[in-house]
Amino acid sequence: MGISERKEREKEQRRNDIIDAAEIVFFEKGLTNSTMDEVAEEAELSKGTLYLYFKSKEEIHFEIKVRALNILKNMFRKSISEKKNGIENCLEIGKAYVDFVNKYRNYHKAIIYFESNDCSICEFRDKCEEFFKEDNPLIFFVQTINQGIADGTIRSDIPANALAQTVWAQTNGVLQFISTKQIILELSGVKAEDIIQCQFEIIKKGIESEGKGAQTQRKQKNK
Amino acid sequence: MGISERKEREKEQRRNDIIDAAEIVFFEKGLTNSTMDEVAEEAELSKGTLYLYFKSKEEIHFEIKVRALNILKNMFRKSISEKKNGIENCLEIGKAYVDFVNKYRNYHKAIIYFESNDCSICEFRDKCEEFFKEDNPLIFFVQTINQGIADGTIRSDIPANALAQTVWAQTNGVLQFISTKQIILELSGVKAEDIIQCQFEIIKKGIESEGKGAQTQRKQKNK
DNA sequence: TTCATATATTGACTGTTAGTCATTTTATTT
DNA sequence: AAATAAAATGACTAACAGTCAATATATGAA
Repeated sequence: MGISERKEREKEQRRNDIIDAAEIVFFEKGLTNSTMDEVAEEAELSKGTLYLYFKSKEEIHFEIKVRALNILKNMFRKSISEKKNGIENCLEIGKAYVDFVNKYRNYHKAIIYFESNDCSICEFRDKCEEFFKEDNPLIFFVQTINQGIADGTIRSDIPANALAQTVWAQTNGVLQFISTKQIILELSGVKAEDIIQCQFEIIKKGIESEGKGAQTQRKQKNK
Repeated sequence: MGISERKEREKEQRRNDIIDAAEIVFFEKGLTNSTMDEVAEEAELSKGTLYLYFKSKEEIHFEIKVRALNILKNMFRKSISEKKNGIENCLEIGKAYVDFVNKYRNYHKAIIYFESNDCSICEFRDKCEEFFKEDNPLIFFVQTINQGIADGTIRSDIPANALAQTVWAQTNGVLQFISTKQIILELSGVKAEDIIQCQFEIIKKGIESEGKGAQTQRKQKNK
């Protein structure tokens, strides 16, 4: 009884082929300027067939966003080291995000799109919810921040979840800014690297435990 | 020769009336689900007339985004006090942004849209550039951070422009997150206020001058 | 192999909507 | 009152997302 399984595989394959084709088209011309006919042609299928695998243009684009988030997630996973402490690992994730943006400009754009869309009212609310429940890039911030709270390198007065979400949101904001507001950088003569450097400085100072650097002094003061 | 001036005023008025109408329609149904016919009807004009005042649907939406940014800018201006020092004023701006989000949900959505769009390749690149040159919300971060660097409350090792842009971008990211990712907050049991609180904590620690709090101790250590 | 059934694919067609432009209406000037 | 200029109209077009009856291909039974 291998036939139905083979068919299942083939269907999955076709789905991926369509997403591949859509990536080529969307990344080339942008979502709005791309037509389903173009995607169909790139996929060497008829338009009707696309709609057997996806219920809308938006759904195809959604799947591209999922791909992007998964790639980012895997880069986060790889950037964490057993040998490093919590805050170091947390900052490594940040660096991994920067690498991601440099390596996958188009996927980053997809993530920007995703992050600026309201999941509560989006067409794929359920898929979003599932994604947030099982695994998404955020969990690595939670994980490393928990590590840092445990090993004393990250402040313990803020719950890990809140801290992780804030850092994640800030990082998204900064990378979105660099990516979409180059004009401001040019006009003010600021380099993208300066912003990234500054971002790390702020996060580091912002999340490190009080002990770090001024620990002994602080203890004396608090007496 | 008051006629041509009056006509000019009337034209400007009409333009604003159209934006007013578009706000009602777009805020009600969202940009994509709104049609120009609906905007025309709300404005009590024909569709053709809309195109005498705006060259596209996107241009009308762009003007709504400009309105949103101007409102935010004015709230920033009002939130700054002569009596406060640099870092206090900078944090006040942050609070003003939170107030803005609570007061003008729809305008905030417009800003999210604006911030996630690449200005370099957008239809209104020139208008964007002009806006960034003359006045936009960012300048108040620059201003208060400069104040803070001067009065010693904000770290001086990072240029004001870079610091301002980073803080602005982070703040955008956090407020965007709260607005579009309520699902994550719900799933993790984190309150929006917690994130905002956390954001302020991080920024404060991240931008305050070394001297703050641990000044005397630091001096001893550095010997 | 041959026919029947199920599954997958097609592309012409439809409905919607952004944007246009020849025509009409309104305001201004002579 | 006529001539001219400016503003507004709405029927029209082109583009495109999404549909569905017709067609093609694959599977299973006899």
